[in-house]
Amino acid sequence: MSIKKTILSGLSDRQKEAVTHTEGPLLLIAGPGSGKTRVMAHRVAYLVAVKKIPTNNILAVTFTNKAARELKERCERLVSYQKEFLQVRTFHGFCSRILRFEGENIGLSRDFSIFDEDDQKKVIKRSFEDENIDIKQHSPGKIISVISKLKNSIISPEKFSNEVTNFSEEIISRIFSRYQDILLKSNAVDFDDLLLKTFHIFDDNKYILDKYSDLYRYIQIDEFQDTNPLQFRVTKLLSDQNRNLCVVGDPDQSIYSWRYADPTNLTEFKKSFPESTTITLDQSYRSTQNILNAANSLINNNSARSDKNLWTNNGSGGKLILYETNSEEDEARIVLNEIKRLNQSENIPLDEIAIMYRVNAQSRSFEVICNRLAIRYRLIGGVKFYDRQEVKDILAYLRLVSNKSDDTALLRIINTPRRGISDRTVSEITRLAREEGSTIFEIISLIKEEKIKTNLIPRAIKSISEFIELVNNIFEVSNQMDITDLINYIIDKTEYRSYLRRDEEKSITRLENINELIASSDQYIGLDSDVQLSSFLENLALVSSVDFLETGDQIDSNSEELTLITLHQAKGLEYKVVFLVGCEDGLLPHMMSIGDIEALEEERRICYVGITRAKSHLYFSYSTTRMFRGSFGGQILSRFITEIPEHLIVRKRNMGYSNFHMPENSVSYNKDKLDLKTQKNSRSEKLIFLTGSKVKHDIFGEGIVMKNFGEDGEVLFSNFGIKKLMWNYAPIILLEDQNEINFIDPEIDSA
DNA sequence: ATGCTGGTTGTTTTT
DNA sequence: CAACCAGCAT
Repeated sequence: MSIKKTILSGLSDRQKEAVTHTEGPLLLIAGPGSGKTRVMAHRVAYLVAVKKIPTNNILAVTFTNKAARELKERCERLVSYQKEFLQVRTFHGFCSRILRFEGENIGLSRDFSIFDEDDQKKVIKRSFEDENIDIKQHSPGKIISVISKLKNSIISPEKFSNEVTNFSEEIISRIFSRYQDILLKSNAVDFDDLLLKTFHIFDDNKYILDKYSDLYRYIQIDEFQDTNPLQFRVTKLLSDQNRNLCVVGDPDQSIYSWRYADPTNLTEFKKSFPESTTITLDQSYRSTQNILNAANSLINNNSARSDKNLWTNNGSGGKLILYETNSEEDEARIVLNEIKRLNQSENIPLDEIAIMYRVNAQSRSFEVICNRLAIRYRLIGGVKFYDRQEVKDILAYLRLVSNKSDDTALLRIINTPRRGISDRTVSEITRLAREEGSTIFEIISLIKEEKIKTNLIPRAIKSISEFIELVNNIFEVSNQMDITDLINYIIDKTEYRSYLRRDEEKSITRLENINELIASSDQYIGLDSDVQLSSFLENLALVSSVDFLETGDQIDSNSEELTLITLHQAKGLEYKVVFLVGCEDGLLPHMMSIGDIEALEEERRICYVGITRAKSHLYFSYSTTRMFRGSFGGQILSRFITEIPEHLIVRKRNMGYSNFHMPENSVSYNKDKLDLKTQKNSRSEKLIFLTGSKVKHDIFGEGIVMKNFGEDGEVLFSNFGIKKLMWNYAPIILLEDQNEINFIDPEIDSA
């Protein structure tokens, strides 16, 4: 009895109801900040401690790895025994596991590779070559998207080829078949296959389905509004017997329709489980009432919503602030100056502040100004860690060692680092593999042993033979080494580091990335040696950029940092202060969706997600001009902001840093813009300091920039007088941009 | 075999 | 404006 009390203490009546409803299907509609994760964790604890359900009979599925980790941690805090058997996984992670165990039923061996989008594109390109179709007419990305849609609708290549109605579909059909053939030969799956093949295994093998539905007697699915039809069908199969399925979601936060997520799954759920109970959580424990009012009135513009109005006991809070600026850089300056103020004057730690935007490309201007103002930040997403060349190269070696059929991995590294294997040689080998219907690895082995006739020159044969010996050698030692040693071994054997050093500019970052990869493999050393490699690879394939950055942070620092993040990735997170930037028609809502009512409503939900991330301070900003496809365009305030009641927002208009200073300071202004361009490529930041800026010199201390000649200039220091400094070489940082922003209060402006 | 250059291309969100 | 690629020069 006391255990029960402990688990239920501190929960609202509604929350208690959700936690204790364990038998039979439950639909939990949970608004932002309504304590959803808490309820889910307590529900699991309730199942274990009160209902005495063994932990291994419980399966909790989330959308992201981060959510999975969070939920698992919270459950583990509440559950006292056998917590290691709790299954908390992402959909993809769960399916991958099923396939490792049961994949042999469908011709998939345990060591299958998981292909990411990059790999997929290469396979698509190869498919076009195999089919002798000119790829120039088609974009691989589009084809992948179509194939993905087909897979999510459970349409096989064979079925699709029978339904073809026009020439373009005919081509897609042929490519689809080839693509799937190559994957099968490579003993590989793509992300959709993880779900699709799991579905087929359950659907076709009653005894396997029985085994797992008997095991997972209690199933809990998070972010249900983001599941696609395929995921729902897997879920239905698994819980059809026991019907102890709890799905948690919020239709207003459905933002993944482009990945074929289907929010009508929520209503489908009611149809499939007519005996289900629905509980709605709409009390927010996160945001102020002003923020919730803004969110409510925005989302009310969407059609066909069930009425759900967020409310809170947190009090109304301050008003929301809208910054109107004249350029992208001004926007970044103003936002970051305010962040600096919040941090220094109001003592708000940087890690409680986030800048959120619609598209990744928007992060650039903020990064540049962050560097200039010496604000530490972490960029979530963007160029993903595991997407970097050097990381992918090393992973390709590991993949090939783990799965010799992985042609895509092989082709990536056959001549990386350079070992004298030409493109011509590679295409000859690929051609042979296609003709013989075997893998490239097999073909090269045959060539080496002179068991197959080729028109390759002896030198080429020698090169590829050495390559095969290298791979075989790595393979042999792989069983006797920890994963970390194995990676080091590969790097040594291939002389990968000296290969990187040839590009002086980029080598430092790249070597760092390699070291980080090695460091990240460390946590697998405890595992059995035969699963170290495969679980390392699997986790890397299924882990998102968000997750990776997090683990990376734990290793190297605990210093606080500002977060830069897309609105999509921000779902599920919360910050004390949120800056929703780029609130412009064409950006939010995105151009692609204007004119399409359904797409527009999804954009509105994206905006809604952003707003509801904020606990106490919410800022919007937009710029009246923005660089787009190489030319400047005029922008207008996002229609979504005008849907928020005016009395909730304080507008602050910036008179324009750029316009003010261009005439008297045009040199530095232009230099400044140049800076913005070069920033991205080189790690060494070129600093140009504008006159009037406050700077800090390692030796001379604080000073004010008096003159700026571009490359160099003069700075006045209180104790050392005027000094001439080269901006690129002097040990200085910018304390305060000279741009002391000129705001005009709306009242004064109109007066 | 490798590296450079100039022309062409596409542009949202990601497990 | 970028990233990418094909074709050319080394």
